[in-house]
Amino acid sequence: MYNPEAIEKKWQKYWDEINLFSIDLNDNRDKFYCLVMFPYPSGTLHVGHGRNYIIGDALARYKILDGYNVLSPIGWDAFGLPAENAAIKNNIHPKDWTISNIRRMKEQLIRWGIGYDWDREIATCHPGYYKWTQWVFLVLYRRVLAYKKLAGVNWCPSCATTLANEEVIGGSCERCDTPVEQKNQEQWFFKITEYAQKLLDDLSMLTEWPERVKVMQENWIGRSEGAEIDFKIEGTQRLLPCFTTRPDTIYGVTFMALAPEHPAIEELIIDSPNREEILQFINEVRREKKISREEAAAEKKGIPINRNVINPINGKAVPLWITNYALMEYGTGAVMGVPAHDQRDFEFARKYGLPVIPVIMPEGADLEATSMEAAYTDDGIQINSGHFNGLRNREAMQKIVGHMEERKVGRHRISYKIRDWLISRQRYWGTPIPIVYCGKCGEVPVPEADLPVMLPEIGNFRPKEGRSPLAHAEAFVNTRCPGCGGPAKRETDTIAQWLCSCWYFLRYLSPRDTQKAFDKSLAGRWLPVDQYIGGIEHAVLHLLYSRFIVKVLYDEGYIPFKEPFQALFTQGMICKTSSITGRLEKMSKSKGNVVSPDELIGKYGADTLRLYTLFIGPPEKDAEWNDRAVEGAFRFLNRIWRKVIELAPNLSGLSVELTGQAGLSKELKDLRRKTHATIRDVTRDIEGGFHFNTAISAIMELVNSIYLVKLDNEKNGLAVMKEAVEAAVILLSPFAPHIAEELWTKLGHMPTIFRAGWPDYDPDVIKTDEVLIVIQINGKLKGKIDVPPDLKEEEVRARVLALPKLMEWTKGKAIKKVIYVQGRLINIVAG
RNA sequence: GCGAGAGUGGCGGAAUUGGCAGACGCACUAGACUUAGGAUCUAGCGGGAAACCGUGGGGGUUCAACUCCCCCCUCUCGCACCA
Repeated sequence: MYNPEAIEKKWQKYWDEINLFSIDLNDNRDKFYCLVMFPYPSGTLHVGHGRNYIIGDALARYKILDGYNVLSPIGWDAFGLPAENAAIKNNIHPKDWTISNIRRMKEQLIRWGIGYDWDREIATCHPGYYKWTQWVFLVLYRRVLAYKKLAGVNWCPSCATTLANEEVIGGSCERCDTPVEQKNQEQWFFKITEYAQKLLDDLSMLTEWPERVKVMQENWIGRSEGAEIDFKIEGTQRLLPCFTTRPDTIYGVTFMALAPEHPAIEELIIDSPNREEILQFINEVRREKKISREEAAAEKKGIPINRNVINPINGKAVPLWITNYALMEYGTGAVMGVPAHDQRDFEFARKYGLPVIPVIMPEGADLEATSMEAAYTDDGIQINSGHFNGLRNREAMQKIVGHMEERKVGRHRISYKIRDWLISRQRYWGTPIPIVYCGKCGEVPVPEADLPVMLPEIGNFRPKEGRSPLAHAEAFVNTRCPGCGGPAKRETDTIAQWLCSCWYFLRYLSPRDTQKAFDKSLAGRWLPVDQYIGGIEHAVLHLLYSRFIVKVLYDEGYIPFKEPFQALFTQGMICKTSSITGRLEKMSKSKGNVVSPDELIGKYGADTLRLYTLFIGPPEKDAEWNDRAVEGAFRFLNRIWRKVIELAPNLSGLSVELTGQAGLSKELKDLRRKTHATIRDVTRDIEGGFHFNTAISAIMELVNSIYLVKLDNEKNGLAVMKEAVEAAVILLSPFAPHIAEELWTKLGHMPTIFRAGWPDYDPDVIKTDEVLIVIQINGKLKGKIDVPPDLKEEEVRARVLALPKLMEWTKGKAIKKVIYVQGRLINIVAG
């Protein structure tokens, strides 16, 4: 009787005792760094979370079996808001909340049979860890990649903190979905923009990353190439630079559009007769933007401000407008309006009766300004463009920019959408920013020797008036200047938790090192991570930030690699119909659709949970949890259990060498063939893209085949059976390790199965002595025959054409053509 | 609008990349074993009486198309007035 509860505890304890996952980094076998995104200790894990760890564990165990020295570490992304919010709500310390969650979740992981090197466990909220997060901050500070500035920033009123642009999803807070407000505040930034081009270029190194993650990062970086062109405000010396990707259309400029937030506006309208009207328009646009970005985007609106700008290429004056579609966040906040060749400008110009001047003609067609119904945005030949007329626009583009560069009125420019990364948070539960402010020395970094700047114990975690709770901790705030020794005040904001996870994969290599953040030579040997596994939700956030920090560390000479993660796998979400929304939703407490792993394990065991999670579907795709199908996984484990227990007395201790297929009955040959083909298929499925679902179905097929063989006690039969059963058990072991380990010992082996080696298959055994040839008439399946695999084409043709049924199939039609595909199929074309 | 991915039985999903569509599992049906079956084993299970028809729809290439090409529809995700 298969009793998972009894065996699972036993083997978990055993693996721990033999240090199956505790490794020596200096072992000279091939290394494999298998990393799952470490969890935020939010309470308990549900089966949806489990997918990540189960995939990672299956892979780690497979690699261990295959002889690699596998590093599979785990830790806790333990700083962050939920702890603090829970602390405020329940009146406990965020640290206590976090630690008790870690304890619970660790128990869960162990109960699932997930193997980690627990000696390397880290928690980012531990001073021994965040000391080095502060060190990373100081590395950036030293390179002037960390700086403080007053800026308009995203503010989440519910989280009571500022957010990075990457944390704002569709205008709302990534964490709590509250609409984000704009606020002017002094904040710390990391100059990720300085690495925009490198981050973009090196995406091409990431050949083992999902395309969509790379595309998302590419979009986010948002590079566009063009020119910055200086328009002069008529009657002044003041320049109004604008960015365009289409300098070839500069002769078609008929107006200039300014973002309502453009800093030049105030001065420009100071003595404007319709100043009030303009201010009203600006306020209106701002209000609309606040309500809904999309709605604000629906209709183009603008107001002229009775000023002109001079087009530097031809000296022509065009009117200046404030519009709702020019964005301050992109380019320079000023847009040259070319209605003939930009659809937005076109709509705007038609609405307000502004002129349309075509300057690029499609080849073999004609553009008529008055009759155009849409902008022409494709390539063509320059017209109305002074001495650039007649050139292809792509060529003219280069020449026009060159011409402007010579005359210093414009220049080639690359614009990026990505902004600098706002990293300061006005909350308590995070890494203190290691900076002090001195009346004499100004902003001073805390010297490395003085790290860590300890997060103080405080009584009240509630943030007040947009300031960190640390601002009220006098003993923390008041300090001495590391420079002059005079009185100074500490920075009271903390660092966004994202920074903690930007370098944790380095820390696993030397987690208790008190001298340095990480060991350069170990990092050089063990990184990049061979396989990183995690959720798609980190496509831009964690994965972009980590790439950035690694590049900085590389440039500083701390590490010899430019990219942290060689291969990335993003697993799909596990969903279930929510009783609250009535729809299929990602499992979450708030949707009331979580399945508790503890209950399931109590009923079926961890192996069933693991097997089902891997069998549920292609791991990169979302999947719907199905309680019924879980029983199927349990049934299968029972099935293999019963068969092995039944056979074990006859198989254990048996030693018969099988060489080739000679002397075996057809039934036994078939089973041997199946055994070896299954080894091949399972190996291929794991290696070739984590197809655990098909790997498991292949094992199920093998077990089905085992069931069909009727065994007498003939030696060969036992030997073939032993080979089949042992293969099934080993192949199953990465997925359902406890039952596999137990059955392995029942088959007379010493534990552990994970040192038994991944089986090889013999291609000769897989070869069949008969191949099935499909017979088609005009491409339609009509029949099948078995032939020897090496039978010559003419002979196969002859046999097929001699079939009595052929007449019936062809219905007396003449045979025009016969196509033979070696060992597969014969198609007779008749008509 | 741009980009990425997807659409196959009642359901989840397979198909070595152009060569038997529906592996494996769930659900369902029948038989066996049983005092019993919601356990287990065995078998069946796309539609159709059959010829045949069937992989979102329509064209095409090919001896042969889930797979390749063109057009269209639907869904998911990401970006989006990005100048």
